[in-house]
Amino acid sequence: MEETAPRKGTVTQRAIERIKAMIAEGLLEPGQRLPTERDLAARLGISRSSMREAIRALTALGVLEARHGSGVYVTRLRAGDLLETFGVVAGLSPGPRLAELLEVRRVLESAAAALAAARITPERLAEVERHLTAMDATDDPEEILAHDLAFHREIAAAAGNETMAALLESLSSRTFRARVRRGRQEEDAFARTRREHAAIHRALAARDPEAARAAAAAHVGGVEQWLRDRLEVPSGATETFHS
Amino acid sequence: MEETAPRKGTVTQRAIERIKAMIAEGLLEPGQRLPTERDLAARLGISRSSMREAIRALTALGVLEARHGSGVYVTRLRAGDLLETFGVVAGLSPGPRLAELLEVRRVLESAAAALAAARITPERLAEVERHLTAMDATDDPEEILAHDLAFHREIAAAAGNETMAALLESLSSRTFRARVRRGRQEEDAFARTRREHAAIHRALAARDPEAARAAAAAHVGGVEQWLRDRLEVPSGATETFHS
DNA sequence: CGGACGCCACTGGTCCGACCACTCCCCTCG
DNA sequence: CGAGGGGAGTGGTCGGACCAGTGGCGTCCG
Repeated sequence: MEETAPRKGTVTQRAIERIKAMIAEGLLEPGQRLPTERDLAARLGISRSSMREAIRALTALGVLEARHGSGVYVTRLRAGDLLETFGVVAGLSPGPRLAELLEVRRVLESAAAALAAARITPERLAEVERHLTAMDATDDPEEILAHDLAFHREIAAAAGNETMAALLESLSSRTFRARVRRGRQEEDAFARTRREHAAIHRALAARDPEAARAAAAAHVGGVEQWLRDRLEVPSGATETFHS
Repeated sequence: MEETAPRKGTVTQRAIERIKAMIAEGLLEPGQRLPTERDLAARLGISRSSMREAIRALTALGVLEARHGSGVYVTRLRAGDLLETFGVVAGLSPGPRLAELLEVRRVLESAAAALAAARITPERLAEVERHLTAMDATDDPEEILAHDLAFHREIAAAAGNETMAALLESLSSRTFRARVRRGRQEEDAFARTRREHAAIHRALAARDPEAARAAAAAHVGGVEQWLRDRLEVPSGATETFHS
C-alpha cells in the first residue's frame, strides 16, 4: 500500500523531494526528530541505502542533522544552518570569482552598517568598541583576526537581519579571508584596517546610516580593489597548474 | 599503503573533505571526470557505500554531478551551479524569515540596477525593453511572470557580476515568488509592477545609477512592506498547523 | 527511599556483494 | 565507408550483516 506513482529521476532524488516537501508542508517541524532510517525507507518503499543517501544530501544542505545513536533531526532551519553551505562556495570558487564575492560582500556589508547605525543598542555599540580597541592591544595575528571578525559580526547582528548576517558570516569566513589576505600582511594593512574600523565605529556612534554605509563600503572596497589589481597582473603566475 | 591517519568525524565526512580538498588544490578541475566510485573508495580505504554518500552530499551542494553510465564529474563551479542550493533555503525558510530574504533581495537588486545602469549595452537594454512591453501584451499570468523574471534577470546579468546574478536568481525563483504573491493578485499588483518596471527601465536608459538604485529598491521594497504588514497581523491565521 | 550504576534495546555508521540500467566505444557487417 | 549491434564499464539500487554510539530502564547499593 505504498505510493508507487512518481517515477521521474532517481529513487534517491525522489526521497529527497519527499522529505523536503514534508518540511515545507509543516509535517516536520524544526528540531523535530524523523522516523528511523529503516522506517522511512520502508514507508517510501526504497532500500535503506538509498534513504541514507537522501538523508546525507539534506544533511549537507544543513536541513537535517544526524546524531549517531539517537536519530535524525530537522535543524532549526535558522539562516546560519542553511547558509553554512554558502561558505563552501566561497572556499571552492575559482580565483576570478573572488572579486565578485567581494563585491557582493561590499554591498551587503554597507547595507548592514547603515541598518546598524539606525538600530544598534548602546550595549552592542560598546561591544563593537571593545573589539575595536582589543585589536590594537595585541600582536598575535590570530587574535587580531578574531577581533576583526567579531567586529564585523557584531555590526551584522545589530542590523537585525539574521539572513544577512549569516550571508556575511560566510563571506567573511576565516578561510575566505586567508585566501584574500595572502601576501598582504607585509604592507600597512593593520594600520589601515584600524583606521577604517574606527571610521565605521564613529558613524555607528553618531547613528549616521549614510556615513556608516560609506565607511563600510570603503573598507571592503579597499580589499576588493587590491585583489582586482592583483588578478589583472598575475605576475607570479601561480595559476592553474594541471597535467 | 593508504593514508590511515585522520580519524576525526565519520568516514564519509572525511571523504567529503578529501574530495573538496582535491578540488581546492587544483588536482580536480571544473568539468573534469573523477575516478570511478569503486576506485575512489579503494584509494581512501573505505567502502563504496560510504563513498557514494560522500558523492551524493557534494552533488547536493552542486559541486559534483553524476551521470548514470558515464561517471562523476566536477561541475563547472559556476556561481549558478553552487548557488542553486540557495534556492532551497528560500523554499524552506519559515514565514517570518521571508521578510529578511526580501530585504537582502532589495539590497542586492538595487545594487545590481545601479551597476547595470553604468554597464548595460544597447542590445541588452533593448532586451529589457522587450520584456517590459511583452508583459503588457498578454493576460496569461504564467507568461507575465516569465517576462517579469526575465526582466530582472537581464538587469542582473547586465550588472556583470555572475555571483550576484545567481543570488538574485535564487531569491526571485518561481516558487519563492509564488509564496509571496499568494493572495496578492486581486489588487492592482500588475499595474503597479508595470509602473515600477517602467521606472527602472527609464533609469537604465538614462544611465543613471542612483535613479536605477532607487527605482529597484522601491520596487522590491513595495513587496517587502506588504509582506511585513501581513505578518504582523496574521488575521487569517494560516500559520503553523501541526499535530 | 533515593540515587548511582550498568545493562541492553535501538539508532545511525560502515561494510560487503550482488544485480540492474544506462553509456559509450569498438568491432563487425552490409 | 557508414550504420548497426554488442559488450565492457559506469553509476543506481538492493538486502543483509555487523559495528558504534545513545538513552532509558531496571537493579542494586548506600
